[in-house]
Amino acid sequence: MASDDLRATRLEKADQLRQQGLTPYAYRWPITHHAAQLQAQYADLAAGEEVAVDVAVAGRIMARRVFGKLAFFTLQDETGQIQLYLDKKAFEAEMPDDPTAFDRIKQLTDAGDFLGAKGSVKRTEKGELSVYVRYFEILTKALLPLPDKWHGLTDVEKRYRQRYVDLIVNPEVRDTFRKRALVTAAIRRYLDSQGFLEIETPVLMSEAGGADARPFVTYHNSLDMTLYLRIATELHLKRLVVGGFERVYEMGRIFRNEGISTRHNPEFTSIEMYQAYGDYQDMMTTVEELIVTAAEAILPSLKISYQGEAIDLTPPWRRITMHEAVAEKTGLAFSQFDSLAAAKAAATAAGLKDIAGCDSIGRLLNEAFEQTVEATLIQPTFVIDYPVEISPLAKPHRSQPGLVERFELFIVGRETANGFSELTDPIDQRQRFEAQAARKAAGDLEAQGVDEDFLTALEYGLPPTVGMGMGIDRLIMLLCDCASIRDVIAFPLLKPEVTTGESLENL
RNA sequence: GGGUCGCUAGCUCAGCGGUAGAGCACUCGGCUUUUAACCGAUCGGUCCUGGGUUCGAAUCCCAGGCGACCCA
Repeated sequence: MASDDLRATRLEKADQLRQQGLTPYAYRWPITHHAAQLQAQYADLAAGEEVAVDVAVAGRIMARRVFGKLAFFTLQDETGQIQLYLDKKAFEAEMPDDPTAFDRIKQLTDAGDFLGAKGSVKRTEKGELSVYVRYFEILTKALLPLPDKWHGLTDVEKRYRQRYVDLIVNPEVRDTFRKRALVTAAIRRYLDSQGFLEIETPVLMSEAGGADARPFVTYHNSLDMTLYLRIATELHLKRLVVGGFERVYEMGRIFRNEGISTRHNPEFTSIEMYQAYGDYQDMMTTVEELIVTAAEAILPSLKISYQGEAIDLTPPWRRITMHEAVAEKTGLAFSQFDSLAAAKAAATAAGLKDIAGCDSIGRLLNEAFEQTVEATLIQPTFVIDYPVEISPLAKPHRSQPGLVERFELFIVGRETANGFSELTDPIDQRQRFEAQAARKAAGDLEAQGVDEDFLTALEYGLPPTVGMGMGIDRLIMLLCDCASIRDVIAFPLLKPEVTTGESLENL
């Protein structure tokens, strides 16, 4: 039967309800119990036993097993499922002024409808805990059918495009988003307990900054100006530290105009945090505590599995300098090179590819790191002390010329967090901005211009500060063992699917 | 950006050059202990789109759309 016919049948049923003086779209149905509560409370009830209590439940009908004068419905609410035991004789006794009650629930309900039911609790002779229904109301008539009750919805594209259907029929999807909420709540609780204040900063900016990324461009009509969606929260949060807030953070949406993959969605959630009077060594410890707190919110152990790989999140985590890590894999001691040409020759001899574009030893070191080390860092590892060329906002290393006090955390070969002792010297910061601006002028679409107001803020004085940023979506992927970022984003970005002429007219 | 795979009924899938199929769902009939309920009978199609080859295309070819995965 075509979907229009299925829909027409259900519209007809809704009309029949109206003809009986009932609404197919009810207003309220107070419940006394959720499914999981009943399952827990009556876990020990023996088969065939009934408890003379009055309970009220509500949920979506997921399955109907209808006999002549008896029916079993599977009702699903947010917590789980409970069976409804529907007995014609019970309705005749309990709803005597409504003689069509049993016929109504048998004839006019479908899988997908929302139903409210009241009755006692009974475990059937076959052992299924049930609500023995004495009264019910159809709360919302669904017009579209649910996917196959056995196979469910497996088409990946449909699951993303119609996440509401995915959520109805795939419990593990509901579970992922429940866990995501638990993790973000635990992170906020932890930071709040450490004296951090969450302050929201602008999404719309006249100049994007704080990261290397292409921004989205938008437009303000009455101001007649181009605006950019933020690519980081960094520069505003540091302004707040200038203003006197010693510990601030923001967990929020960031927008980067880049490709889409299993690890990239154009809008994603980041957390950035800044702590005055601390340095990057302090922050690494905080990151360990933060991620352990997040993991403990949803997992029984810090020994976890990601896509079949065993990961141990028990701190402390290994800390290794970028120079050491690269030397370990390539045998190259980058600090020994006194010219870029010599470094490139050695790198090529060591088998590195596509290094022609590297215009400094620091960038070459980073390239060597990405090619040889990054993917091998499976267990949590802090890589520290980065080249200044790729770290325009980080403070120079207190003892290593050419390096900055920066760390990146890698887990399963992926960058998970990035932090550094913040650059607080406004003159140095201006020079680094100008170097970035020169790259932008030369055509680097990911480079950003000079943020004059941020420099002014620095001239008023930023105390010694450490900052850290982390991608929340990727953290959830790790903790929930999800292979794709789309599995942890409720409504991932997809291209519109409609292409036929008729449908385009309706857009 | 490149490669591989996929798109057929509401859902899950088969069919791979000769009249478009199955299971579930839906509709009708039967049924008071089912849980993928069962038994019987119906109903249901832009085979992603557009070209091409062919007597004949869901099937072969070309182009495009959307998606998945891998690589950069």
